[in-house]
Amino acid sequence: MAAQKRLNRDDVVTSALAVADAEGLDAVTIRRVAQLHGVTPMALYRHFPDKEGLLAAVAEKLLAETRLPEPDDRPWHEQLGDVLTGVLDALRAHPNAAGLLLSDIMASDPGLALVERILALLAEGGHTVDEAAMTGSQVLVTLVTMVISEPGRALTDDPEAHEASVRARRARLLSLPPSRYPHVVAAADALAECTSEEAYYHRGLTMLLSGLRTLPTAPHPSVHA
Amino acid sequence: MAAQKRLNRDDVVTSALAVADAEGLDAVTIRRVAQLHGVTPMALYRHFPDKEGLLAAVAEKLLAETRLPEPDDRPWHEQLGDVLTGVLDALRAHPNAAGLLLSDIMASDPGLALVERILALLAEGGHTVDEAAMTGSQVLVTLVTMVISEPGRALTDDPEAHEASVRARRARLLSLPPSRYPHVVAAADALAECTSEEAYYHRGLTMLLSGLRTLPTAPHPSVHA
DNA sequence: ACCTGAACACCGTTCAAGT
DNA sequence: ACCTGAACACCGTTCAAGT
Repeated sequence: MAAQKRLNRDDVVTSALAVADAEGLDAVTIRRVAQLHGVTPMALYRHFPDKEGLLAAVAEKLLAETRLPEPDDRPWHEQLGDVLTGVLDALRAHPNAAGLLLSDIMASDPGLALVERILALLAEGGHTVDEAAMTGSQVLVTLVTMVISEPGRALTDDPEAHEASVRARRARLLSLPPSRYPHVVAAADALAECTSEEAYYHRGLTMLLSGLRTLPTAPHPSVHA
Repeated sequence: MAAQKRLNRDDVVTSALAVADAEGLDAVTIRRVAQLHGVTPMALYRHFPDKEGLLAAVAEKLLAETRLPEPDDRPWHEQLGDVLTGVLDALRAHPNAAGLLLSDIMASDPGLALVERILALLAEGGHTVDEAAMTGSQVLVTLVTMVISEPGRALTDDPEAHEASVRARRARLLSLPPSRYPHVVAAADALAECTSEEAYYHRGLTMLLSGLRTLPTAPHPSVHA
């Protein structure tokens, strides 16, 4: 990563993301990233207006890694399910950085493309323009929060530290008075850590999609004429 | 706020929340809050272990302001709707601080009470313990993200600055190539700002609740024996 | 065009000291 | 018990200068 002739913008973004993955977003500092490239902090300002710009670039890179399936002839909600699964996979690869997408998804090109795609599918589902706008933004941030608030998700690279924090959380929940928090105590295991990631994300997506389908919409004309 | 004999913990939390409301979470610094109380930064460390502790107290205050309706005999999803509406109202009063609840809702007492209530209602709805744990945490963070990513929500107290940013966002969306982003351009108004908060939140809640109701669950015995 | 070096205005937090 | 004061190790960012 170090000892390059010229500082490469994409490399900088990559190592910023790597730092976030390993130690969390707070560990991503201009000075730290500069050091990783053997360069003065100010050198980064050739490529980014400020720290916010660097983080925005990280967010864009995250979305850019999303593999969006091609449109086909299946019902809109099935296609939407595949699109959201693709986004979810990209986010799950970088849970510490996923929160960056809560700021302004449409600030980047891939973000705009994603929103466009979702709005198009919602329109097929019979949503008006305004309905799709409100709902589309909610759908995306819901994916983000599914990832960043996955029960007991690891905040660092260190598996031992992660295990320890899961145990601590579980012990704390189990030490609560069962008379006051019966359901919390009973669910301590599942609240302290994600017992099944597959079940968690499948359930979250199912809930989201079925919520979307049962949302009242104007009756829509057949799109596939 | 200033010129008190003894530094009051609750007053400190209140002014931290006030700063967040007015200028955003980044403006909340130990030094700034201390100054508001005419006191040295270090004086705050009598009441909070560190800055994280102060922010956790702000998060707790937010939840503590929630008015939870008493349990009654209506179906679980109607009661849940009222609970979530109550939480949503509390969050909407402090959108800049709402994001604090993404960290660890169950760290505070009111957070635990809220989760307990939701788990109880989901159990009534036929969810197993593990299902309720997964779904309950998602429900809460969904409320948070509905608030913090409300389209075009104000980030500062200043209404002029807010108007300006809405116009800028709208103009940017309208300047996009309609051939590439037809739906985004068509929805520019609704994407740049929330045309109707009532519709936005009503729709979000409806989607969430109907998603919950259609989630597959084991058939449940009648609870009201 | 690209990077450096020194400086500035901020942070959170420590430690020892005051009353 | 409660607060101060000075200091430390960090930040992001400015500006002027180097090549």
